[in-house]
Amino acid sequence: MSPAPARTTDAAILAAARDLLDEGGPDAVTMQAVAVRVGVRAPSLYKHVVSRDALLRAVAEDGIVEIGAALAAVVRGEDPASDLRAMAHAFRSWAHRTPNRYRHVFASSRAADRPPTGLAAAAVAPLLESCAMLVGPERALEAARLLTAYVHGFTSMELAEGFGLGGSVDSAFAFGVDTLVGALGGASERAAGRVAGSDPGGAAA
Amino acid sequence: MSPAPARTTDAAILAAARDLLDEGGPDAVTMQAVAVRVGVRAPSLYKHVVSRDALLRAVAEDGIVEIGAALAAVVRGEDPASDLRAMAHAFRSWAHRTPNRYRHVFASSRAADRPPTGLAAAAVAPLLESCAMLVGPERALEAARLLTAYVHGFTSMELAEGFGLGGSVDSAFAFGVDTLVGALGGASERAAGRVAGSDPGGAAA
DNA sequence: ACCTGAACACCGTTCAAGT
DNA sequence: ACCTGAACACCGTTCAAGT
Repeated sequence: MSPAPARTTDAAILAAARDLLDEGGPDAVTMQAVAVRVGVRAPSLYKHVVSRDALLRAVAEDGIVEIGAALAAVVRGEDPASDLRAMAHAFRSWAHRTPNRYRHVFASSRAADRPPTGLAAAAVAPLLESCAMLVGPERALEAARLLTAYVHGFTSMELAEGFGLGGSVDSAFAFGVDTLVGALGGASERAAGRVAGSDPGGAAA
Repeated sequence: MSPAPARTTDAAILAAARDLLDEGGPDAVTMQAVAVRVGVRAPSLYKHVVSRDALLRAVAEDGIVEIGAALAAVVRGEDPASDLRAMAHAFRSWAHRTPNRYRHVFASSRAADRPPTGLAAAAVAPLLESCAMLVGPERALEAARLLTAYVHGFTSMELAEGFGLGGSVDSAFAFGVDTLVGALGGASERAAGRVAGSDPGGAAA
């Protein structure tokens, strides 16, 4: 009945590709290398994966989910401003832990069949929620976009050593996050007469 | 005396690689394709270029210089705030014109022998100058870093269709730029008691 | 001094054949 | 139903040989 039982798994193949990417960048994730890791010959992978590109796309989508989990893990739900700061630092910390995968996640999405944007939307859900609490639901989107653009841009240039300016990078990042979150909260309070946050407890780190 | 005159040029090879990258992305710039464009066989390229990686690196460095020129071209030197806004839009416009090269420029700089950071420093020189005029020389660096991070982050996510949120993208970008430039200028005036800009002429677009 | 054909190692992928 | 060896097309790169 089962002439040739499966000697590997879709999940094992995905994990092998993910690890190879983390360790050596995109060039290191060859079908041969993946096959060796899961204990199989390269052609057998095509029973589990349609192509190398599709495999790399799956790794990228998995990375998006991981980032979303990392963001959701640090929200405390007390003060939106401190939650936003925490998410910004969690995001950058994830990128520092797995720089190759971070680059890959944001470099993907070629023109050819786009990755489901639903995943990305789910990943930024906690961010949007905190932004809604800070600036109100009608301005949540632009606030999230401003913060995400800054955090990703800073991290991306940091990993690329781009525009290699001197100075302390950690404090520069924190300065930018504090400035943006403060500007968003302050502008919102001024514009809409709202007071951000309900619990005045000292959750601000 | 000249048994085999050069049938191509370093510059022609660089231009061919640049055009192929613009048209079809990194995968399209094969040594074979470059050779066809310059009218030569693939092995001959190695008399002009040490490797495909080196050629792609040269394309990236050339792109950095191009971006720097695009930034420098829009400064008018009257109002630093409006110059910064103009540079932000010029940067994004360059990315829209050549998205493949933009991605490549910011994706390069692998761990292996880094590109000369001097090029990047020269490219952002006009930005730093306007920032110095706006917030003072001692805060110019962090202001430039904040703006660059936002502009690059926004553009990068836009090209990747990352976190595909709805809404008008053009006005969202302009809103972010105006907010940041305004916050930097305002904060500077408040903190240091300075008045930004010397000519109050209406150069603000 | 540069160009060329032939060759090498490596890659992604296909496929008929095994079990 | 999955795995395998062999094969194909393609890639970057090397090199002896041409002129």
